[in-house]
Order: sequence, then structure tokens, then C-alpha cells
Amino acid sequence: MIQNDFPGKGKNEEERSLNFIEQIITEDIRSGKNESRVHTRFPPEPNGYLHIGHAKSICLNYGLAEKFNGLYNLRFDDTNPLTEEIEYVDSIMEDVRWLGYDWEDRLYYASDYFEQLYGWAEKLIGKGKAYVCELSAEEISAHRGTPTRPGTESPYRNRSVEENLSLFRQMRNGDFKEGEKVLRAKIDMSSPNMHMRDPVLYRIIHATHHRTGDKWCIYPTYDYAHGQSDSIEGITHSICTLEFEVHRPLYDWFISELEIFPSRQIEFARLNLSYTIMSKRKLLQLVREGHVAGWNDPRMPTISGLRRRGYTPESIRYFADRIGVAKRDNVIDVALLEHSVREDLNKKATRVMAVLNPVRVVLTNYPEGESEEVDAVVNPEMPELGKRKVPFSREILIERDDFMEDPPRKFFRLAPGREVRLKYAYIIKCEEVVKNSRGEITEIRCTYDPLTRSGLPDANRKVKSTIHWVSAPHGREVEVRLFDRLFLKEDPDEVEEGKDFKSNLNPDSLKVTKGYISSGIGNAVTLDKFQFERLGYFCVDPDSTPQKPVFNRTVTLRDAWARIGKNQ
RNA sequence: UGUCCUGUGGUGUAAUUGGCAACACGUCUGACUCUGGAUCAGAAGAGUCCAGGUUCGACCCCUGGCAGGACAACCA
Repeated sequence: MIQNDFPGKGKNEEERSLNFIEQIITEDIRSGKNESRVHTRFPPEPNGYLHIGHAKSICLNYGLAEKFNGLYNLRFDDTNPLTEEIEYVDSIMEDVRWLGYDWEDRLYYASDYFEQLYGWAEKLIGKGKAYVCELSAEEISAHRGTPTRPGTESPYRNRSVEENLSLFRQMRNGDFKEGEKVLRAKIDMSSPNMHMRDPVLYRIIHATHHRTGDKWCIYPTYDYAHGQSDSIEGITHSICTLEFEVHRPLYDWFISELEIFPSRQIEFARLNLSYTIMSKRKLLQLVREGHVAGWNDPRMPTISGLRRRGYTPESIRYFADRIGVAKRDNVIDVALLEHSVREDLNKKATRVMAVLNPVRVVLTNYPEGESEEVDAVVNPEMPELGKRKVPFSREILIERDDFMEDPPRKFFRLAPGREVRLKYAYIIKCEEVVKNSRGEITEIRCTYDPLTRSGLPDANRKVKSTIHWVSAPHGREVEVRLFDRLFLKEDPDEVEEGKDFKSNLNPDSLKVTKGYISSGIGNAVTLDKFQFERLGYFCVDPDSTPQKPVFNRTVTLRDAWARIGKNQ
């Protein structure tokens, strides 16, 4: 239902080739595997906010289920009470829902399965496939060897089933201190795959869990919990990122030893975005150290940040679709993300005229004290939305950038002796420039041609350009927040010796300024989107009040003139 | 000096699974335009990491290199 609601998707859907995961699923359906059922899941750990990389995963997992008429779950991977919080659970649900996905009644928590998982652990012990180990964390690590050197077996490895069972039950009972004992699988300490060297299944953590409270003091590790949770839920295709590829043999080992439903793990390459960091740890650091205003700071690549920035769910889903899915490491150009919002907002955003860096223009032949209203379209992409009225008068504000006293050849806008069209209004001609003692332009004096008012029969005289404007007495002052990329470098992690990613922070990533709006924002509420004509897309920030509107710049318009400037 | 994964225009993804490389973003032209936006038309840009091999024919298969990534939490 939400699949085909953005441009570029839909019409060619049939012809588009399948990505490698779709090919696997298509083949599984064809062969009748799992009764040709498709069931996926998105399994976030509630220890941080979701970011655009998670959006890729959500769109992938859920999009696949939709495409193949399957189901999808939301499951919190909450096996570590030390780092997980209910605040994150809530934000994650909000973000997934906002993206446009509905997991219906299929909301699960790994913690729901603790009892089952525990039972299976006893089963492994019974089979002689797991044992209680009393080595310290450091010792276990040392015994594990290195990727190039085999490990050595724990002295506790060959305890009897009975002893393991009673020890494990004591662990559950809380008879031991943290770190004193763990339950490990008994696999192969000389395996070339580190994850098969007797991985830890359970550790003792005397902490209150956000859902199970104090019921448990032993908690399953990721490896022991994740695959089995998939299995319990009947997940057919468990899609995760590349770093879990080496875990797959272990994932399969549990399925085989426990003889449970065989979910299949498939790995894809996580999203990397230029000029952006995606590490939860680093994002948390930016928040904690105050480099940004919070998880939902509009400069953050978090879903909540993008939402506040003015991104739409459709634009993010479109983006996720465009970037594709594969197994090789990739860095997507932020320009594609920006293209995605422009694409969507161009069709949706109400047009409004606003001047952010004003210079006063006086129309010397316009009667003093008078004003009128001109018609402006609400959105040229949707003519059916009709027109809006914009006040016009003798004194107006235009963008300082739209005037040059000594213009270069390719500058089409206002200059001494030159004419431009004031959008929706008249053609004006610059007659005189007024400066202060410092030589700064304080006022531009022009004449207007009354016969050229938009809509009039003789109004269509050719001029080099059309500029936006705001009637000075009618202009409404608003706060505007201009965002730029958070980092100066394409790869923020590329740093000199001894420095970290924060040294690449862009000091000018946020510029707060005043702007003047002509009309048309009405009673705009938080996150309402507008196009400030010729400037970019803006949305109402939650800080906004009716007395003091605040706008965030989502993204600028493509700007050919700016590109000319850059190339010179 | 182990195991696994990956290597296609600037970026990302394709190539119906052996028939001389397509699409998107970006870039650059031009048209149109009361947004230097949008739209439309077009262009440049890779011969598929390298070297062999199989084949009438290889991005695709084989061998050997090279390069990048992942793995040594009681994180996920």
C-alpha cells in the first residue's frame, strides 16, 4: 500500500532486476521452501536512536515482506540490560511507524523468550554441548587465541552434565557474582572461525531489565538469543549486516543442535553516507558532548533528526530504494539523499516568498502609502491548489544576492540600469543605488512599469530573470535556521594522528538568521513544509510559536548560478 | 601472515545467470520557463582489479595473484 507512492517506483517495478536477496527469496518461493512463506523482521537493540542506516534495513526487511506478500515483525533485541532503555524503545517505535510501516500485532522482545532460551540451554548442556566455565573474561579471551592462532581449551570444559546443570541452575538462582561464571557452548577451540571457539551463551548480570525487571540475573548473549528468536518467530529470511557474516556458522550450529525452525541468515552491506557518521557510539558522543542539540538535531542522520529537518517518510523510502542492496562496502553520496527530498517536496510543498538576506528597494513611481494584492500560485506542480494573495507596496525587500552593482556577464539579476521581473508582480528597473558612509548598499531605487503586472495583456515582456521579494511593511519576521553538512570531510573518520572525527566537525553547520515572509504560511504547524521560492525547502520547527515562527531549511534548491560561481 | 566476504563509469546498483555493459545520482550542453527550480532533449564518462586458462564467445566459469573489508566484548 505504501510501496508505490513515490516517483521512480511502481511503473517499472516489473522490469527492474532483482537484487541478490530478492533472487534468493524468489528461488525459495519457487522451490516451496517454508511453504513459500516469507517472514522478515527488524531487530533493533534499544540502546540508541535509529538513523538513516537503520532506515535502509527497515525498508529492506519490511519492503521485502510486502513485495512477496509476507509478514514482518518488530523485535527488540534486548538482551543487555546495562545499555538498554525504555526511552529508546519508544523512539524506535515512533520512527518505524513514521516511516510508514505497521507491524500490527507482531511486536516482540527477545526478553519474551528468556524462559525458552534458558530451556534450550539446559538441552545443550544435556547433550554435552555446553558447559559452565569459571575462567575470568580476561582468561577466556586469552584462551581464545587469535585469528591466526588456535585457542586452548578451558579447564572446565569437560565437567559432567550433572555438574554443569546444577551450576547453571545456581547461576540462574543468583548464587554467583557477576563475571564469576558463564555458560559456553562446547564447539571447537581450534576453529579458524573465532566465533566457534566455545562462545559465551550466558553471562551473569545483576541488573534490572527494562521489561523483565529483576526476574533474571543471567542474560543470553547476542549469538545465543538472536537466531533462536528468529526461529521462534518463524522468520524465514533473517537479514542483517555484513559484520555478522562470520557469525553465520554459529547461527546455523544452534539451529542444528537444537533442532528448531531453520531461519536463514542473509547479510548485506550497511549504508555509509558521505559527510556523515553512522556509528551509534559516535552519534551518542555528539549528543552527550553537546556538539548537537540532541538526537533529533536536524543535522543528525537520525530518523528523528531528518524528520525535524523536514524530510518526509516517502523521500527516505525512495532513497532506500534507489541505493540498492549488495554485499560490497559502499559510500552513498549525500547528494542522492538531498535529491530524494527535493524530488518529493517539489510536488508537495506550498510555495511562499521569503527574503533571508534583505536589501530595501523603493519603487519611486509607486504611489506612497498605497498597497495592493497580487496573485501567486500555491504550487505550480499542483495547479488545482489555486492561488494565494501576496501584498505588494512601494517598499519591498529583495535578496542582497539578487543585486550586483558591477555584475559579471552571466549574472542575470538586478543591476544598475537593468530590468527584472518581481515574481507575480511587476517588472522593475534599477535607477539608483544608495550607500552609507562605509560604502554598503542601503537602498536600491527603482521604477516599476504598471503595465507589466502579472496577468495583464502586455505583461509578457522578456526580462533576463525573475526574482522573489517581500513587501517591506507587510513582511513578517521569522527565525530561520540554515543547516549545512555536519562534517567538512567526505569521510569524517579521516583524521590526522591523535585527532578524532570531531576535528572534522563543520563549525558553520548551523546558521541562525532572520527572514521575512510575505504571506501564505497561515497557521502553519510543526513540520509543515514550504518552498521558499528560489531558496529551498523549509519546515516549521517544533520550537516555533505563533508569535515567533521558526523555520528549518531542509535543503536548498538546485542552484545553477551557485554552480557557475563554484566553477570559477 | 588464519578463515570468510567483496572488487563493474566520479558515486551507487544492473546485465534475465556465457552472447562485446544498462539505469539512477552527479557533471556538462541545449530547449522551455514569471523559481538560474521543475520539465524536456542530448553529451561526456567504465571495456568490468591484474595475469593466465576453458570457450566460437567471459563482467559472469577455472587457476594464481593483487587490493579492500570483517572476525580475537561475558556489545549487538
